[in-house]
Amino acid sequence: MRYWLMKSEPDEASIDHLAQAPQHTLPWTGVRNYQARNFMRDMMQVGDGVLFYHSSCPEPGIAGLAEVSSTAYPDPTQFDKKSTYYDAKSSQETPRWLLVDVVFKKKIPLIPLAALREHEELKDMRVLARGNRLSITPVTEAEWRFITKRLV
DNA sequence: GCCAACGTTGGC
DNA sequence: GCCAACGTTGGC
Repeated sequence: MRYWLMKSEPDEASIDHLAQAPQHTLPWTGVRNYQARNFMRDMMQVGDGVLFYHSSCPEPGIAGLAEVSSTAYPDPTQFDKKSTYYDAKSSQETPRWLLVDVVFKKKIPLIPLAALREHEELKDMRVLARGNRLSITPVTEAEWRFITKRLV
């Protein structure tokens, strides 16, 4: 059992989109970074906790709680020529990009990025590290507990 | 729109 | 294998 922070641009997939999706579930399409892919492929298990983070928007921050609900499987958008996530270098036989399904748990009052930075307990969070651009980062159990018990 | 930081590409 | 150039992310 692990914990993760997963970034999504709310224009594309917000916490509300997740809540309203069929089975309250969305496939986490579009990851095109090897480190993030490897987290999904090698580390994620069904039931892992997810902090759903809104990025590249007026109010970046944690917008809800979710859960990993599948193991990794090929991201279909890499094969779709019409998709912005299409990857000509990938093939059905050896898919380059994987994803997991994520299921909605709870919408929360937004915890802004600036608020996360105020807490000593969270100072080592990967997502807060200088220059971090990874769209999926591990969250420690202590960080998860602090956020879900104290900030939600 | 700016720009720091980082990942990827490709020439050598 | 190095590394400069380029592209992308994402907060501000």
